[in-house]
Amino acid sequence: MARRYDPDRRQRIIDAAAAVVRERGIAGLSHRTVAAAADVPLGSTTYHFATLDDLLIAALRQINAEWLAEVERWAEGVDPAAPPADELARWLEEQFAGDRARLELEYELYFAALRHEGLRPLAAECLDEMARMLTRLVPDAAAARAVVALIDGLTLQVLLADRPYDREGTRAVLARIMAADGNEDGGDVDGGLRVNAR
Amino acid sequence: MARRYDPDRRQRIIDAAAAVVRERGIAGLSHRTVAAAADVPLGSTTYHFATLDDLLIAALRQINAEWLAEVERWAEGVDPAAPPADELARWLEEQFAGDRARLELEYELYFAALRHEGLRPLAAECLDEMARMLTRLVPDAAAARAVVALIDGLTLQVLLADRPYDREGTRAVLARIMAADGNEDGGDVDGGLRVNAR
Amino acid sequence: MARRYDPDRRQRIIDAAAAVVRERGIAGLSHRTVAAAADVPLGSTTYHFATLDDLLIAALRQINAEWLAEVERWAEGVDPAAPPADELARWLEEQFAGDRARLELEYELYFAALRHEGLRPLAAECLDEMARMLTRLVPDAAAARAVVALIDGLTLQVLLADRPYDREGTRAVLARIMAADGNEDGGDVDGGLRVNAR
Amino acid sequence: MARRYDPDRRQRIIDAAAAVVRERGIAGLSHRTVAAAADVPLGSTTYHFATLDDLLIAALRQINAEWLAEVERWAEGVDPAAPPADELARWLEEQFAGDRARLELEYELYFAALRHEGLRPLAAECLDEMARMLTRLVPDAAAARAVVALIDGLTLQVLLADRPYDREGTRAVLARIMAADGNEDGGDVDGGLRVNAR
DNA sequence: GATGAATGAGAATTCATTCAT
DNA sequence: TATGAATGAATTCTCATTCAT
Repeated sequence: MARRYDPDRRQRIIDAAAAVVRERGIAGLSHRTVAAAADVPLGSTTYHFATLDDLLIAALRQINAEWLAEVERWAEGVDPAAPPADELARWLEEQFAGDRARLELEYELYFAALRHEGLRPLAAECLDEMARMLTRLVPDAAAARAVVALIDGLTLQVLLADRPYDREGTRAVLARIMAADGNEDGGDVDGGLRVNAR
Repeated sequence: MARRYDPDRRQRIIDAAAAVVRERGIAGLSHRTVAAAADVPLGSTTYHFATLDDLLIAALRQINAEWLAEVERWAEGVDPAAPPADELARWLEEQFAGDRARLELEYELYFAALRHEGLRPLAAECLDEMARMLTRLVPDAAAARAVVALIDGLTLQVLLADRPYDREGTRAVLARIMAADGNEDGGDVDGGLRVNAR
Repeated sequence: MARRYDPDRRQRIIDAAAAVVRERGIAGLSHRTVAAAADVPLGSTTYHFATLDDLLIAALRQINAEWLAEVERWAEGVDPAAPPADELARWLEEQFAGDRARLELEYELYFAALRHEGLRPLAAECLDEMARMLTRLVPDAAAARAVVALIDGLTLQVLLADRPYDREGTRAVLARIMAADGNEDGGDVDGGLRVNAR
Repeated sequence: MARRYDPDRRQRIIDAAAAVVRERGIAGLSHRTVAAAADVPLGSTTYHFATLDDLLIAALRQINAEWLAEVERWAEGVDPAAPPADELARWLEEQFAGDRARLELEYELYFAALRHEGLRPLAAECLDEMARMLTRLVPDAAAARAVVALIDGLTLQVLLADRPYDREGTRAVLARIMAADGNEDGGDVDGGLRVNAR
């Protein structure tokens, strides 16, 4: 290897690691795979990242940032006058129609964070950011978190159960959740919910 | 060791595998760890399960069945007259107050299924079963799936973000979702809920 | 490698490990060096010995046993009528004139045991055995241990300081130590020591 | 880091190396550990010490000097009128009751010197110095060397065999050894000691 | 049928040293 | 001169799987 001087090598390694995770999942990340993907000697990866965890965190941080930036771009482009439930339901449809790998990636972070304390802050930050972005569209923070939860849960179902996405149904549920009065029975006193609520 | 005649060895191996997954996660599963946990020679695990994947699937199937049975026990014990949102919110509180490892386990299955095609049916079955059980409490299948989604998403948030569980908020959102009259703003009195709630 | 069936492979690995330690010292022991010396695949060494420590202990145990057997042969051949100090001093001379590597080996065990708890029992056993064997020649166990200590200390000096062995001086000191009456000034009250003691 | 002008950096590195050896043994010494302990960039350690061996020797030299200085302080403080065997036996007791790590350190030098030619002079010097210091207390150089040997051997036994230190027994043996009249059975009053002792 | 042994690939790290800046 | 980066060899250990018995 005649490549002795190489600034941004660190970044190149991160990029390679992100690519590996994207293609083979977190489980596919190893010093070897990253070194190969970055076209860098094995020792170089351990030089820049003392442990594989450090590298994993760096890679996921980058993946996450990209994802969040994209969500933000979308959220900012939403017409404030349009019914947010419609917008969200349509956006989800696009997501599900798109690259499955992209979605998998996001959830891999969540699940990895379950067993891996070091990733917890990253996952938490991601969840919080999602909720923050959604506050433009929903009445309050609590609703935003609920919407995030619903989205995450629905995504799981789509990814795992190969069930087709039901845009209209999703829209309806979202609309309920986002109903702004903080009164779960939707604002006026009706009998239907009273039954439920008793 | 000298245990040559040993029916149920296969089952013992599965039990041991489930125990290993419970304690160390899916990543901790290997022929060696299982053999040690089952107090069985190494070759025995490969004899009864041609590949490690077979063993993993068997173990997860068992873990899953136990989990679903428990959920079912709970669902059947719910007072049909009580507001289902209250019941669900309280049940979730118990789950979150209990053993974190138990919950992690469930989500580990989802995680694995993301990248591991062979586990997909198991995960799908689990999600479907959850929805099926909830249909006792909610107006229709769509609402049940939405509730499952919300639960899964909330669980992720609790597990990952160390945020305390908000029972009242959750109850409110659940109540909204379950007000499944097809009118998302819940504004009129309809019979959909009444049926369920009776 | 077409050598699938190979009984005594375990023993061959131990032999190879002992040879490696003999030639390159404990620090030279690695899975690789042993595998090469035993002409065995790398994985084979880790199969038979879960950790390198296990292998090291097995090798040292063997080396030790050989050494102790040799000492025992000598001890049993000593003329009981001859002055033991003479015999010991002569034996030491032979040792020092012989293979330096052989002696180094013995002391490497001692020193390795200093930092390595797992080797402690082996080293202790070796010291104890030496003392036990010498009890044929010395008045009591305490004297035997003192003789062992003296021998060990002298050996260090010979090995480390390249100082020639002084057989007559050693004989004299040994004779003193072995003087049997348990009275350190040799039995009668004399002025010699008193002078010293001033 | 920003410490560009830094005289005594060399010495700081030595100090750090000595500290590393003290805490983790010779095997724990590496450029990295030293650099970290000295809070100095990695390259700095290789700049000041061409090879790791150079650094090791410097560290051991320092450790040794400290140890010998301490022994000397003790030796000079010994009451010349008191029986030297008593003093020595008591001093040993203090050593053994004290910090085990301190003793281990000293023997680690011996260990390393066995296989490492470059350390031989250091170890030899240490042994010689010990003997020299003891000549204040014992009749002659030969006796001093014998006492050093006995001490070293006993120390090994205490460190390795976890056997409690027997002060009285040790005192007795020391007294015998120091009764250096050349008459090994010490049985008659002769002038040998008187000469020495004057 | 059952199992201890075998094996080769791969895992994460650590490291002494060299070198471009 | 000083140093951060680079590197390739070596470290221990784990493992899924195969196979001879």
